Amino acid sequence: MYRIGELASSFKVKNDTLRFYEKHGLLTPSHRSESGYRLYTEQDKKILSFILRAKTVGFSLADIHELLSIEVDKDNNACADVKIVVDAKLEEVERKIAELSHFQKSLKQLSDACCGGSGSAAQCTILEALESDINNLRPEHHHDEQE
Amino acid sequence: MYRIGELASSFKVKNDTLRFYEKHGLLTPSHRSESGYRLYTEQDKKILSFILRAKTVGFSLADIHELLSIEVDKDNNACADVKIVVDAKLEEVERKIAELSHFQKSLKQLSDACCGGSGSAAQCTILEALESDINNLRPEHHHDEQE
DNA sequence: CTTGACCTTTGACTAATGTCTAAGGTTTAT
DNA sequence: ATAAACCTTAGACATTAGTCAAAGGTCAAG
Repeated sequence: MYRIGELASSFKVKNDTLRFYEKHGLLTPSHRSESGYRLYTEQDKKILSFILRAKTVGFSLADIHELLSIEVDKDNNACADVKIVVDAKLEEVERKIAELSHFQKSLKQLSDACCGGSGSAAQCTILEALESDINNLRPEHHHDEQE
Repeated sequence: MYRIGELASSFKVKNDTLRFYEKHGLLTPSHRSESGYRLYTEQDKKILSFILRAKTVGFSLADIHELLSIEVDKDNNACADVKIVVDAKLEEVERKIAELSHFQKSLKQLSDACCGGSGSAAQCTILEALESDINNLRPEHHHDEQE
């Protein structure tokens, strides 16, 4: 079991952040010592890891709470509701992946054009790099026009 | 050219948000009318699109500002600095993609286990699904039971 | 020319996500 | 058995990213 300071420092967050997550129902330590100290288990540690990882890819604490609340139970009649939530999150994740793949491509182009790279540096900003494959990747966008 | 309200409503953001981005150096309209109205070009529209997309994948406005400031110029002696920034962002993007791919796999498992899927629902929460990935990297069972 | 929908600015307000302070109790090492 | 380093709570403060309100200017339609 970990005390708050141990868990916090091992993830480079503040003790206060863990108390904050607890207050908001995201991570409640599984135990308390006799004197009231929070005691976190390995499972609690995994939950914290999940929270922090989900945050880095743009999920809010509310989103994360929802993700953590998912419990699949095939015999439960709320199952269809769960599937709706799961599938919605799955779609969101897939949209994010597509977005990031696009950024990745553009950043690679820029990186390759840097410092005497063979690239023409015709795309010298991320916007131009993004645009250079916008027509392949994002058919939703159409032509430029001026008013 | 678009006035603020046109651009804002076409991206479902508030006029105030555009003024906020301007104040923070993210998106300055290319023109002003004689009477002082902001006038946005197609290029400005692309910048806004970029800002909003980058936000959904977890970049802060400060990150986005940095991304927008990247300008590759092979003849410029600041080029190495640019490459450092670009490569750092590229790594960040790749970490995010890896994170999301992991989530995606887990959510798929949960979705498949839902509502009479053949899956054992042994992984009934996202945490368990995430963990099962660590041991068992084979996400292949198809569902065929009655619904 | 007036009306209403738009725009301007400045500055105050809000929500989400922490972070810090104060006043005190606990644990561990010397 | 006392200091150092932990922990507790409640509540104030900070930062990020907007959002709203007030007081007024602009523009197209009737």
